[in-house]
Amino acid sequence: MPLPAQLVEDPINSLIQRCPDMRTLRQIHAHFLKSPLSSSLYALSKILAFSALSAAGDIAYARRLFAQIPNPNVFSWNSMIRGCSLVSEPSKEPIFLYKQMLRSGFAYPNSFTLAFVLKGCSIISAFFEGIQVHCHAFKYGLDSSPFVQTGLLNFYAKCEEIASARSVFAEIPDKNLVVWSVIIGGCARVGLVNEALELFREMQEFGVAPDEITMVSVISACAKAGALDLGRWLHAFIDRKGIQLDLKLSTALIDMYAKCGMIEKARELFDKMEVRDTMAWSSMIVGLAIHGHVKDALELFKAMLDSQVKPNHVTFIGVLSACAHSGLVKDGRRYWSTMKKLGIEPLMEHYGCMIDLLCRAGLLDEAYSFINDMPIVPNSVIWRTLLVGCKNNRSFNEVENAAEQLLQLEPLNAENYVLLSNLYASRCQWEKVSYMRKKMKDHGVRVIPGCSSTEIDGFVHEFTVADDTHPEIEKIREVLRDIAERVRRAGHEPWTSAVLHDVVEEEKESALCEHSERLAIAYGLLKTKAPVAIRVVKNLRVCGDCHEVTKVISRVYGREIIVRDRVRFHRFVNGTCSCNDFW
DNA sequence: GTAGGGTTAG
Repeated sequence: MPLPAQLVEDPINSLIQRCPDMRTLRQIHAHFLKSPLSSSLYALSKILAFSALSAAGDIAYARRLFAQIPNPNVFSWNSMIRGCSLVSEPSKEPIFLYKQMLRSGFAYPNSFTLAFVLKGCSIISAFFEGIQVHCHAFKYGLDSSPFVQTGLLNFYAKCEEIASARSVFAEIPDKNLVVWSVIIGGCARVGLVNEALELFREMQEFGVAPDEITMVSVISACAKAGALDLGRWLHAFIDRKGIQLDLKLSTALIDMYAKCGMIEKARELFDKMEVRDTMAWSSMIVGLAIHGHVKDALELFKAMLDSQVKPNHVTFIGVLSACAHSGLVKDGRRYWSTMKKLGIEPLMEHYGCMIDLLCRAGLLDEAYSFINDMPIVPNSVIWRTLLVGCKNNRSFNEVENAAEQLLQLEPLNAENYVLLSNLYASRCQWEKVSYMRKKMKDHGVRVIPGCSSTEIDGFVHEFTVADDTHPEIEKIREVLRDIAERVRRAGHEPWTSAVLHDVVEEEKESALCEHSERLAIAYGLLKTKAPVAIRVVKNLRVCGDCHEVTKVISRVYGREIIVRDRVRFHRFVNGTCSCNDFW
Protein backbone atom coordinates (compact mmCIF):
# COMPACT_ATOMS: atom_id res chain seq x y z
CA MET A 1 0.00 0.00 0.00
CA PRO A 2 1.48 3.43 -0.94
CA LEU A 3 2.27 5.85 1.88
CA PRO A 4 -0.09 8.80 2.40
CA ALA A 5 1.08 11.82 0.39
CA GLN A 6 1.67 13.81 3.59
CA LEU A 7 4.34 11.41 4.78
CA VAL A 8 6.23 11.56 1.49
CA GLU A 9 5.96 15.28 0.92
CA ASP A 10 6.82 16.46 4.42
CA PRO A 11 10.30 14.89 4.54
CA ILE A 12 11.06 16.31 1.08
CA ASN A 13 9.79 19.71 2.17
CA SER A 14 11.81 19.78 5.36
CA LEU A 15 14.91 18.57 3.52
CA ILE A 16 14.57 21.38 0.96
CA GLN A 17 14.09 23.93 3.71
CA ARG A 18 17.53 23.01 5.03
CA CYS A 19 19.12 22.44 1.62
CA PRO A 20 22.37 24.46 1.38
CA ASP A 21 23.30 24.00 -2.29
CA MET A 22 22.47 22.46 -5.65
CA ARG A 23 24.59 19.37 -4.96
CA THR A 24 22.37 18.52 -2.01
CA LEU A 25 19.27 19.39 -4.00
CA ARG A 26 20.27 16.91 -6.71
CA GLN A 27 20.56 14.22 -4.02
CA ILE A 28 17.14 15.13 -2.68
CA HIS A 29 15.80 15.02 -6.24
CA ALA A 30 17.32 11.55 -6.82
CA HIS A 31 15.89 10.35 -3.49
CA PHE A 32 12.50 11.73 -4.49
CA LEU A 33 12.55 9.96 -7.89
CA LYS A 34 13.19 6.62 -6.20
CA SER A 35 10.57 7.20 -3.49
CA PRO A 36 7.15 5.53 -3.65
CA LEU A 37 5.29 8.69 -4.54
CA SER A 38 7.66 10.08 -7.17
CA SER A 39 4.66 11.43 -9.02
CA SER A 40 3.82 13.89 -6.22
CA LEU A 41 3.52 17.20 -8.01
CA TYR A 42 3.68 19.04 -4.70
CA ALA A 43 7.14 17.73 -3.81
CA LEU A 44 8.39 18.22 -7.37
CA SER A 45 7.18 21.83 -7.29
CA LYS A 46 9.24 22.40 -4.15
CA ILE A 47 12.36 21.02 -5.84
CA LEU A 48 11.67 23.26 -8.83
CA ALA A 49 11.08 26.32 -6.65
CA PHE A 50 14.44 25.84 -4.91
CA SER A 51 16.30 25.59 -8.24
CA ALA A 52 14.51 28.58 -9.73
CA LEU A 53 14.37 30.95 -6.77
CA SER A 54 16.93 30.16 -4.11
CA ALA A 55 20.16 32.15 -4.05
CA ALA A 56 21.98 28.80 -4.17
CA GLY A 57 19.71 27.62 -7.01
CA ASP A 58 20.36 26.98 -10.67
CA ILE A 59 17.86 28.35 -13.18
CA ALA A 60 19.19 26.07 -15.96
CA TYR A 61 18.44 23.04 -13.78
CA ALA A 62 14.97 24.49 -13.09
CA ARG A 63 14.35 24.90 -16.82
CA ARG A 64 15.29 21.27 -17.51
CA LEU A 65 13.15 20.04 -14.64
CA PHE A 66 10.22 22.22 -15.66
CA ALA A 67 10.32 20.87 -19.23
CA GLN A 68 9.81 17.38 -17.85
CA ILE A 69 6.66 18.23 -15.89
CA PRO A 70 3.72 17.28 -18.15
CA ASN A 71 1.10 19.65 -16.73
CA PRO A 72 2.73 22.07 -14.31
CA ASN A 73 0.47 23.61 -11.67
CA VAL A 74 0.20 27.36 -11.10
CA PHE A 75 2.76 27.24 -8.28
CA SER A 76 5.37 25.80 -10.67
CA TRP A 77 4.56 28.33 -13.39
CA ASN A 78 4.88 31.10 -10.84
CA SER A 79 8.26 29.81 -9.65
CA MET A 80 9.56 29.74 -13.21
CA ILE A 81 8.18 33.17 -14.14
CA ARG A 82 9.66 34.72 -11.03
CA GLY A 83 12.91 32.77 -11.27
CA CYS A 84 13.49 33.88 -14.85
CA SER A 85 13.09 37.54 -13.92
CA LEU A 86 15.73 37.20 -11.19
CA VAL A 87 18.56 36.34 -13.58
CA SER A 88 21.41 38.82 -14.13
CA GLU A 89 20.65 39.31 -17.81
CA PRO A 90 16.93 40.02 -18.05
CA SER A 91 14.97 38.90 -21.10
CA LYS A 92 11.39 38.35 -22.23
CA GLU A 93 11.48 34.80 -20.85
CA PRO A 94 9.04 35.54 -17.98
CA ILE A 95 6.58 36.97 -20.53
CA PHE A 96 6.96 33.97 -22.87
CA LEU A 97 6.39 31.63 -19.93
CA TYR A 98 3.27 33.51 -18.96
CA LYS A 99 1.91 33.24 -22.52
CA GLN A 100 2.74 29.52 -22.56
CA MET A 101 0.90 29.10 -19.28
CA LEU A 102 -2.23 30.75 -20.66
CA ARG A 103 -2.08 28.58 -23.79
CA SER A 104 -1.54 25.37 -21.81
CA GLY A 105 -5.05 25.62 -20.40
CA PHE A 106 -4.03 23.51 -17.39
CA ALA A 107 -3.33 26.36 -15.01
CA TYR A 108 -4.93 29.76 -14.53
CA PRO A 109 -3.03 32.80 -13.34
CA ASN A 110 -3.48 33.96 -9.77
CA SER A 111 -2.40 37.19 -8.08
CA PHE A 112 1.14 35.82 -7.63
CA THR A 113 1.41 35.09 -11.36
CA LEU A 114 0.41 38.61 -12.37
CA ALA A 115 2.64 40.22 -9.77
CA PHE A 116 5.63 38.17 -11.01
CA VAL A 117 5.01 38.72 -14.71
CA LEU A 118 4.54 42.46 -14.10
CA LYS A 119 7.88 42.49 -12.35
CA GLY A 120 9.36 40.84 -15.43
CA CYS A 121 7.78 43.51 -17.65
CA SER A 122 9.05 46.31 -15.35
CA ILE A 123 12.65 45.10 -15.48
CA ILE A 124 12.83 45.30 -19.27
CA SER A 125 10.24 48.11 -19.66
CA ALA A 126 8.04 45.83 -21.81
CA PHE A 127 5.26 48.37 -22.09
CA PHE A 128 2.89 46.65 -24.54
CA GLU A 129 3.10 43.30 -22.77
CA GLY A 130 2.50 44.97 -19.41
CA ILE A 131 -0.63 46.65 -20.68
CA GLN A 132 -1.98 43.25 -21.71
CA VAL A 133 -1.27 41.96 -18.21
CA HIS A 134 -3.22 44.95 -16.91
CA CYS A 135 -6.20 43.80 -19.02
CA HIS A 136 -5.77 40.26 -17.69
CA ALA A 137 -5.95 41.62 -14.15
CA PHE A 138 -9.52 42.74 -14.92
CA LYS A 139 -10.33 39.60 -16.91
CA TYR A 140 -9.33 37.26 -14.08
CA GLY A 141 -10.80 39.49 -11.37
CA LEU A 142 -7.38 40.11 -9.82
CA ASP A 143 -7.35 43.88 -10.17
CA SER A 144 -8.14 44.46 -6.51
CA SER A 145 -5.21 42.41 -5.23
CA PRO A 146 -2.81 44.78 -3.46
CA PHE A 147 0.19 42.99 -4.93
CA VAL A 148 -1.17 43.18 -8.48
CA GLN A 149 -1.96 46.88 -7.96
CA THR A 150 1.54 47.60 -6.67
CA GLY A 151 2.96 45.53 -9.53
CA LEU A 152 1.01 47.59 -12.05
CA LEU A 153 2.00 50.83 -10.39
CA ASN A 154 5.65 49.84 -10.42
CA PHE A 155 5.39 48.68 -14.04
CA TYR A 156 4.03 52.04 -15.24
CA ALA A 157 6.57 53.92 -13.11
CA LYS A 158 9.48 51.92 -14.58
CA CYS A 159 8.16 52.51 -18.11
CA GLU A 160 8.08 56.23 -17.23
CA GLU A 161 4.34 56.33 -17.94
CA ILE A 162 3.67 58.61 -15.01
CA ALA A 163 0.09 59.50 -16.00
CA SER A 164 -0.89 55.81 -15.97
CA ALA A 165 1.07 55.25 -12.78
CA ARG A 166 -0.78 58.11 -11.12
CA SER A 167 -4.18 56.78 -12.16
CA VAL A 168 -3.34 53.31 -10.78
CA PHE A 169 -2.05 55.04 -7.64
CA ALA A 170 -5.27 57.03 -7.27
CA GLU A 171 -7.34 53.84 -7.37
CA ILE A 172 -5.42 52.02 -4.66
CA PRO A 173 -7.63 52.35 -1.58
CA ASP A 174 -5.10 51.52 1.14
CA LYS A 175 -1.84 53.10 0.16
CA ASN A 176 0.91 51.48 2.15
CA LEU A 177 4.59 52.33 2.43
CA VAL A 178 5.52 50.40 -0.72
CA VAL A 179 2.82 52.08 -2.81
CA TRP A 180 3.98 55.56 -1.72
CA SER A 181 7.61 54.66 -2.32
CA VAL A 182 6.92 53.43 -5.85
CA ILE A 183 5.06 56.57 -6.93
CA ILE A 184 7.62 58.88 -5.32
CA GLY A 185 10.47 56.97 -6.96
CA GLY A 186 8.64 57.04 -10.31
CA CYS A 187 8.22 60.82 -10.21
CA ALA A 188 11.82 61.34 -9.12
CA ARG A 189 13.12 59.12 -11.93
CA VAL A 190 11.49 61.16 -14.69
CA GLY A 191 12.53 64.45 -13.14
CA LEU A 192 9.13 65.42 -11.67
CA VAL A 193 10.96 66.53 -8.62
CA ASN A 194 8.36 68.82 -7.10
CA GLU A 195 5.69 66.15 -7.50
CA ALA A 196 7.96 63.61 -5.79
CA LEU A 197 8.58 65.95 -2.88
CA GLU A 198 4.90 66.88 -2.63
CA LEU A 199 3.94 63.17 -2.49
CA PHE A 200 6.54 62.69 0.23
CA ARG A 201 4.78 65.38 2.30
CA GLU A 202 1.36 63.91 1.55
CA MET A 203 2.53 60.46 2.56
CA GLN A 204 3.37 61.71 6.01
CA GLU A 205 0.08 63.54 6.30
CA PHE A 206 -1.56 60.17 5.70
CA GLY A 207 0.41 58.82 8.65
CA VAL A 208 2.70 56.56 6.63
CA ALA A 209 6.27 56.69 7.94
CA PRO A 210 8.97 56.56 5.26
CA ASP A 211 11.76 53.98 5.45
CA GLU A 212 15.25 53.90 3.92
CA ILE A 213 13.91 52.91 0.51
CA THR A 214 11.51 55.85 0.36
CA MET A 215 14.31 58.14 1.45
CA VAL A 216 16.57 57.00 -1.42
CA SER A 217 13.93 58.16 -3.91
CA VAL A 218 13.34 61.49 -2.21
CA ILE A 219 17.04 62.21 -1.80
CA SER A 220 17.66 61.41 -5.45
CA ALA A 221 14.88 63.86 -6.36
CA CYS A 222 16.78 66.53 -4.37
CA ALA A 223 20.00 65.63 -6.17
CA LYS A 224 18.31 66.12 -9.52
CA ALA A 225 16.80 69.44 -8.44
CA GLY A 226 19.93 70.76 -6.77
CA ALA A 227 17.73 71.28 -3.71
CA LEU A 228 20.47 71.37 -1.11
CA ASP A 229 18.43 72.88 1.73
CA LEU A 230 15.79 70.22 1.45
CA GLY A 231 18.41 67.51 1.02
CA ARG A 232 20.10 68.55 4.26
CA TRP A 233 16.76 68.67 6.02
CA LEU A 234 16.06 65.12 4.81
CA HIS A 235 19.47 63.99 6.06
CA ALA A 236 18.63 65.42 9.48
CA PHE A 237 15.21 63.75 9.25
CA ILE A 238 16.90 60.38 8.59
CA ASP A 239 19.07 60.86 11.70
CA ARG A 240 16.15 62.04 13.82
CA LYS A 241 13.86 59.17 12.84
CA GLY A 242 16.64 56.62 13.21
CA ILE A 243 16.23 55.46 9.62
CA GLN A 244 19.01 53.04 8.81
CA LEU A 245 21.79 54.58 6.73
CA ASP A 246 22.40 51.55 4.59
CA LEU A 247 24.65 51.24 1.56
CA LYS A 248 22.15 52.56 -0.94
CA LEU A 249 20.90 55.42 1.20
CA SER A 250 24.47 56.52 1.93
CA THR A 251 25.20 56.43 -1.80
CA ALA A 252 22.10 58.51 -2.55
CA LEU A 253 23.23 61.09 0.06
CA ILE A 254 26.76 61.19 -1.38
CA ASP A 255 25.30 61.78 -4.82
CA MET A 256 22.97 64.49 -3.50
CA TYR A 257 25.73 66.40 -1.65
CA ALA A 258 28.05 66.12 -4.67
CA LYS A 259 25.40 67.34 -7.11
CA CYS A 260 24.37 70.17 -4.80
CA GLY A 261 27.91 71.47 -4.47
CA MET A 262 28.92 70.13 -1.06
CA ILE A 263 31.66 67.80 -2.20
CA GLU A 264 33.40 67.82 1.20
CA LYS A 265 30.24 66.63 2.90
CA ALA A 266 29.89 63.90 0.26
CA ARG A 267 33.47 62.83 0.92
CA GLU A 268 32.94 62.86 4.68
CA LEU A 269 30.00 60.47 4.30
CA PHE A 270 31.93 58.29 1.87
CA ASP A 271 34.91 58.03 4.22
CA LYS A 272 32.62 57.00 7.06
CA MET A 273 31.10 54.11 5.11
CA GLU A 274 32.18 50.71 6.36
CA VAL A 275 31.18 48.80 3.22
CA ARG A 276 31.30 50.34 -0.24
CA ASP A 277 30.03 48.78 -3.43
CA THR A 278 30.60 49.73 -7.07
CA MET A 279 27.86 52.36 -7.00
CA ALA A 280 29.16 54.01 -3.83
CA TRP A 281 32.68 54.27 -5.30
CA SER A 282 31.32 55.42 -8.66
CA SER A 283 29.13 58.15 -7.13
CA MET A 284 32.09 59.55 -5.23
CA ILE A 285 34.43 59.35 -8.25
CA VAL A 286 31.87 60.99 -10.54
CA GLY A 287 31.17 63.64 -7.87
CA LEU A 288 34.86 64.53 -7.59
CA ALA A 289 35.15 64.62 -11.38
CA ILE A 290 32.16 67.01 -11.65
CA HIS A 291 33.87 69.31 -9.15
CA GLY A 292 37.11 69.31 -11.07
CA HIS A 293 38.93 67.42 -8.30
CA VAL A 294 40.59 65.27 -10.91
CA LYS A 295 43.57 64.13 -8.86
CA ASP A 296 41.29 63.00 -6.01
CA ALA A 297 38.96 61.25 -8.47
CA LEU A 298 41.81 59.26 -10.02
CA GLU A 299 43.36 58.46 -6.64
CA LEU A 300 40.00 57.19 -5.48
CA PHE A 301 39.72 55.04 -8.56
CA LYS A 302 43.06 53.45 -7.70
CA ALA A 303 41.86 52.88 -4.13
CA MET A 304 38.73 51.27 -5.54
CA LEU A 305 40.78 48.80 -7.56
CA ASP A 306 42.98 48.14 -4.52
CA SER A 307 39.91 47.28 -2.45
CA GLN A 308 38.93 44.67 -5.03
CA VAL A 309 35.63 46.36 -5.91
CA LYS A 310 34.96 45.95 -9.62
CA PRO A 311 34.42 49.20 -11.50
CA ASN A 312 31.57 49.36 -14.00
CA HIS A 313 30.71 51.52 -17.03
CA VAL A 314 29.59 54.44 -14.85
CA THR A 315 32.87 54.43 -12.90
CA PHE A 316 34.74 54.77 -16.19
CA ILE A 317 32.55 57.66 -17.32
CA GLY A 318 33.73 59.47 -14.17
CA VAL A 319 37.37 58.52 -14.72
CA LEU A 320 37.44 59.35 -18.44
CA SER A 321 35.58 62.64 -18.06
CA ALA A 322 38.00 63.61 -15.26
CA CYS A 323 40.90 63.00 -17.68
CA ALA A 324 39.16 64.94 -20.45
CA HIS A 325 38.58 67.96 -18.21
CA SER A 326 42.19 68.20 -17.18
CA GLY A 327 43.90 67.37 -20.47
CA LEU A 328 45.26 64.02 -19.30
CA VAL A 329 45.38 62.43 -22.76
CA LYS A 330 47.93 59.76 -21.90
CA ASP A 331 46.09 58.74 -18.74
CA GLY A 332 42.76 58.76 -20.57
CA ARG A 333 44.13 56.33 -23.15
CA ARG A 334 45.52 54.14 -20.39
CA TYR A 335 42.16 54.01 -18.59
CA TRP A 336 40.46 53.25 -21.90
CA SER A 337 42.56 50.09 -22.29
CA THR A 338 42.11 49.21 -18.60
CA MET A 339 38.38 49.38 -19.17
CA LYS A 340 38.59 47.04 -22.15
CA LYS A 341 40.90 44.66 -20.26
CA LEU A 342 38.31 44.47 -17.50
CA GLY A 343 35.78 43.32 -20.09
CA ILE A 344 33.69 46.50 -19.96
CA GLU A 345 32.42 47.11 -23.48
CA PRO A 346 32.57 50.88 -24.19
CA LEU A 347 29.15 52.53 -24.56
CA MET A 348 28.30 55.66 -26.54
CA GLU A 349 29.05 57.80 -23.47
CA HIS A 350 32.57 56.37 -23.19
CA TYR A 351 33.28 57.13 -26.83
CA GLY A 352 31.93 60.62 -26.13
CA CYS A 353 34.42 61.06 -23.25
CA MET A 354 37.35 59.90 -25.40
CA ILE A 355 36.42 62.20 -28.29
CA ASP A 356 36.01 65.05 -25.84
CA LEU A 357 39.45 64.22 -24.42
CA LEU A 358 41.10 64.24 -27.85
CA CYS A 359 39.29 67.40 -29.01
CA ARG A 360 40.19 69.38 -25.92
CA ALA A 361 43.80 68.37 -26.47
CA GLY A 362 43.54 69.70 -30.04
CA LEU A 363 43.86 66.21 -31.57
CA LEU A 364 40.96 66.70 -33.99
CA ASP A 365 42.19 64.35 -36.71
CA GLU A 366 42.68 61.61 -34.20
CA ALA A 367 39.21 62.25 -32.77
CA TYR A 368 37.78 62.03 -36.27
CA SER A 369 39.45 58.66 -36.99
CA PHE A 370 38.33 57.49 -33.57
CA ILE A 371 34.73 58.20 -34.59
CA ASN A 372 35.18 56.43 -37.92
CA ASP A 373 36.56 53.36 -36.15
CA MET A 374 33.66 53.14 -33.70
CA PRO A 375 31.95 49.74 -33.83
CA ILE A 376 28.60 51.42 -32.99
CA VAL A 377 26.88 54.11 -35.07
CA PRO A 378 27.86 57.49 -33.58
CA ASN A 379 24.97 59.55 -32.22
CA SER A 380 24.41 63.30 -32.30
CA VAL A 381 26.35 63.85 -29.06
CA ILE A 382 29.48 62.38 -30.65
CA TRP A 383 29.30 64.65 -33.71
CA ARG A 384 28.47 67.67 -31.58
CA THR A 385 31.47 67.03 -29.35
CA LEU A 386 33.70 66.94 -32.42
CA LEU A 387 32.16 70.12 -33.83
CA VAL A 388 32.60 71.96 -30.53
CA GLY A 389 36.27 70.97 -30.82
CA CYS A 390 36.35 72.36 -34.38
CA LYS A 391 35.45 75.79 -33.08
CA ASN A 392 38.83 76.05 -31.43
CA ASN A 393 40.80 74.42 -34.21
CA ARG A 394 40.79 76.02 -37.65
CA SER A 395 43.11 73.54 -39.32
CA PHE A 396 40.63 70.71 -39.15
CA ASN A 397 38.94 70.11 -42.50
CA GLU A 398 36.19 67.56 -41.93
CA VAL A 399 33.64 70.06 -40.63
CA GLU A 400 31.23 69.65 -43.54
CA ASN A 401 30.93 65.91 -43.15
CA ALA A 402 30.47 66.12 -39.39
CA ALA A 403 27.88 68.89 -39.79
CA GLU A 404 25.94 66.85 -42.30
CA GLN A 405 25.88 63.82 -40.04
CA LEU A 406 24.71 65.94 -37.12
CA LEU A 407 21.89 67.69 -39.00
CA GLN A 408 20.76 64.39 -40.45
CA LEU A 409 20.50 62.86 -36.99
CA GLU A 410 18.87 65.87 -35.34
CA PRO A 411 17.31 68.28 -37.83
CA LEU A 412 15.00 69.78 -35.20
CA ASN A 413 17.52 70.62 -32.51
CA ALA A 414 18.18 74.36 -32.44
CA GLU A 415 21.41 73.79 -30.55
CA ASN A 416 22.98 72.23 -33.66
CA TYR A 417 22.22 75.20 -35.90
CA VAL A 418 23.50 77.59 -33.28
CA LEU A 419 26.70 75.61 -32.88
CA LEU A 420 27.32 75.42 -36.64
CA SER A 421 26.42 79.05 -37.16
CA ASN A 422 28.95 80.07 -34.51
CA LEU A 423 31.52 77.66 -35.88
CA TYR A 424 31.26 79.14 -39.38
CA ALA A 425 31.34 82.63 -37.90
CA SER A 426 34.60 81.81 -36.12
CA ARG A 427 36.01 80.88 -39.55
CA CYS A 428 34.53 84.01 -41.16
CA GLN A 429 32.40 81.87 -43.48
CA TRP A 430 29.48 84.31 -43.41
CA GLU A 431 27.50 82.72 -46.24
CA LYS A 432 27.37 79.46 -44.35
CA VAL A 433 26.33 81.35 -41.21
CA SER A 434 23.30 82.80 -42.94
CA TYR A 435 22.58 79.46 -44.62
CA MET A 436 22.40 77.84 -41.17
CA ARG A 437 19.97 80.47 -39.94
CA LYS A 438 17.84 80.01 -43.05
CA LYS A 439 17.88 76.23 -42.69
CA MET A 440 16.80 76.56 -39.11
CA LYS A 441 13.93 78.82 -40.10
CA ASP A 442 12.93 76.45 -42.92
CA HIS A 443 12.70 73.59 -40.45
CA GLY A 444 10.57 75.72 -38.17
CA VAL A 445 13.02 75.26 -35.31
CA ARG A 446 12.45 77.68 -32.48
CA VAL A 447 14.79 78.72 -29.72
CA ILE A 448 13.30 78.85 -26.26
CA PRO A 449 15.12 81.39 -24.11
CA GLY A 450 17.38 79.73 -21.59
CA CYS A 451 17.08 80.65 -17.95
CA SER A 452 19.00 80.15 -14.75
CA SER A 453 18.54 81.04 -11.13
CA THR A 454 20.63 81.83 -8.10
CA GLU A 455 19.37 81.43 -4.56
CA ILE A 456 20.37 83.93 -1.89
CA ASP A 457 18.91 83.58 1.59
CA GLY A 458 16.01 81.53 0.30
CA PHE A 459 15.14 84.05 -2.37
CA VAL A 460 15.52 82.81 -5.89
CA HIS A 461 16.80 85.32 -8.43
CA GLU A 462 15.78 84.16 -11.88
CA PHE A 463 17.30 85.30 -15.15
CA THR A 464 16.13 84.65 -18.68
CA VAL A 465 17.88 85.55 -21.90
CA ALA A 466 16.93 89.07 -23.02
CA ASP A 467 14.82 89.60 -19.89
CA ASP A 468 15.55 92.89 -18.08
CA THR A 469 12.91 92.66 -15.40
CA HIS A 470 15.15 92.05 -12.40
CA PRO A 471 14.59 95.06 -10.08
CA GLU A 472 18.31 95.63 -9.75
CA ILE A 473 19.18 95.02 -13.37
CA GLU A 474 21.08 98.28 -13.83
CA LYS A 475 23.22 97.79 -10.74
CA ILE A 476 23.88 94.19 -11.75
CA ARG A 477 24.99 95.34 -15.17
CA GLU A 478 27.33 97.76 -13.48
CA VAL A 479 28.93 94.90 -11.60
CA LEU A 480 29.21 92.88 -14.78
CA ARG A 481 30.84 95.75 -16.62
CA ASP A 482 33.21 96.21 -13.72
CA ILE A 483 34.22 92.55 -13.72
CA ALA A 484 34.62 92.54 -17.49
CA GLU A 485 36.81 95.61 -17.32
CA ARG A 486 39.02 94.18 -14.59
CA VAL A 487 39.40 90.94 -16.48
CA ARG A 488 40.21 92.81 -19.67
CA ARG A 489 42.81 94.89 -17.85
CA ALA A 490 44.35 91.77 -16.42
CA GLY A 491 44.68 90.51 -19.99
CA HIS A 492 42.71 87.34 -19.46
CA GLU A 493 40.72 86.29 -22.45
CA PRO A 494 38.69 84.14 -22.48
CA TRP A 495 37.77 84.13 -18.84
CA THR A 496 38.54 81.13 -16.75
CA SER A 497 37.32 80.08 -13.35
CA ALA A 498 40.69 81.08 -11.96
CA VAL A 499 40.17 84.67 -13.18
CA LEU A 500 36.73 84.89 -11.66
CA HIS A 501 38.17 83.39 -8.51
CA ASP A 502 40.76 86.22 -8.38
CA VAL A 503 38.12 88.86 -8.99
CA VAL A 504 36.00 87.49 -6.19
CA GLU A 505 38.96 87.18 -3.84
CA GLU A 506 39.75 90.83 -4.54
CA GLU A 507 36.16 91.62 -3.73
CA LYS A 508 36.63 89.91 -0.39
CA GLU A 509 39.56 92.18 0.36
CA SER A 510 37.56 95.27 -0.38
CA ALA A 511 34.75 93.96 1.84
CA LEU A 512 32.07 95.69 -0.13
CA CYS A 513 29.23 93.56 1.01
CA GLU A 514 26.52 95.17 -1.05
CA HIS A 515 28.67 94.86 -4.12
CA SER A 516 29.28 91.21 -3.35
CA GLU A 517 25.62 90.46 -3.26
CA ARG A 518 25.26 91.91 -6.70
CA LEU A 519 28.27 89.93 -7.75
CA ALA A 520 26.43 86.78 -6.77
CA ILE A 521 23.33 87.90 -8.61
CA ALA A 522 25.48 88.89 -11.55
CA TYR A 523 26.84 85.41 -11.50
CA GLY A 524 23.32 84.13 -12.15
CA LEU A 525 22.96 86.70 -14.86
CA LEU A 526 26.30 85.72 -16.32
CA LYS A 527 24.82 82.44 -17.25
CA THR A 528 22.23 83.93 -19.53
CA LYS A 529 23.60 87.23 -20.79
CA ALA A 530 26.46 88.68 -22.82
CA PRO A 531 28.77 86.44 -24.91
CA VAL A 532 31.62 86.94 -22.52
CA ALA A 533 29.45 85.62 -19.70
CA ILE A 534 28.65 82.50 -21.66
CA ARG A 535 32.34 81.95 -22.17
CA VAL A 536 32.93 82.22 -18.46
CA VAL A 537 30.32 79.68 -17.59
CA LYS A 538 31.38 77.40 -20.38
CA ASN A 539 34.90 77.55 -19.09
CA LEU A 540 33.66 76.87 -15.62
CA ARG A 541 31.82 73.89 -16.94
CA VAL A 542 34.88 72.74 -18.82
CA CYS A 543 36.88 72.96 -15.64
CA GLY A 544 34.02 71.34 -13.83
CA ASP A 545 34.32 73.72 -10.90
CA CYS A 546 31.19 75.79 -11.22
CA HIS A 547 30.43 75.12 -7.58
CA GLU A 548 33.94 76.02 -6.61
CA VAL A 549 33.32 79.56 -7.83
CA THR A 550 29.92 79.63 -6.18
CA LYS A 551 31.58 78.71 -2.93
CA VAL A 552 34.04 81.56 -3.31
CA ILE A 553 31.18 83.94 -3.95
CA SER A 554 29.44 82.51 -0.90
CA ARG A 555 32.49 83.19 1.23
CA VAL A 556 32.64 86.77 0.08
CA TYR A 557 28.99 87.24 0.73
CA GLY A 558 29.29 85.53 4.10
CA ARG A 559 26.18 83.47 3.57
CA GLU A 560 25.29 80.46 1.60
CA ILE A 561 24.51 80.92 -2.04
CA ILE A 562 23.38 78.06 -4.18
CA VAL A 563 23.53 77.92 -7.92
CA ARG A 564 20.51 75.91 -8.63
CA ASP A 565 20.37 74.55 -12.08
CA ARG A 566 23.90 73.29 -12.41
CA VAL A 567 24.38 75.20 -15.66
CA ARG A 568 21.91 73.43 -17.82
CA PHE A 569 22.10 75.36 -21.04
CA HIS A 570 20.59 73.20 -23.65
CA ARG A 571 17.41 71.41 -23.08
CA PHE A 572 15.61 69.56 -25.75
CA VAL A 573 11.91 70.19 -25.34
CA ASN A 574 9.37 68.74 -27.75
CA GLY A 575 11.49 69.25 -30.83
CA THR A 576 12.57 72.75 -29.85
CA CYS A 577 15.43 73.58 -27.64
CA SER A 578 16.47 75.98 -24.97
CA CYS A 579 19.70 77.62 -25.86
CA ASN A 580 21.55 80.65 -24.55
CA ASP A 581 24.21 80.93 -27.17
CA PHE A 582 22.21 82.59 -29.91
CA TRP A 583 22.32 86.34 -30.17
C1' DG B 1 3.25 26.60 -0.70
C1' DT B 2 5.07 31.86 -3.54
C1' DA B 3 4.73 38.52 -3.30
C1' DG B 4 5.42 44.56 -4.12
C1' DG B 5 9.47 49.66 -3.55
C1' DG B 6 15.94 51.89 -3.67
C1' DT B 7 21.38 54.69 -5.58
C1' DT B 8 25.78 56.04 -9.73
C1' DA B 9 25.95 58.28 -16.27
C1' DG B 10 28.70 64.34 -21.14
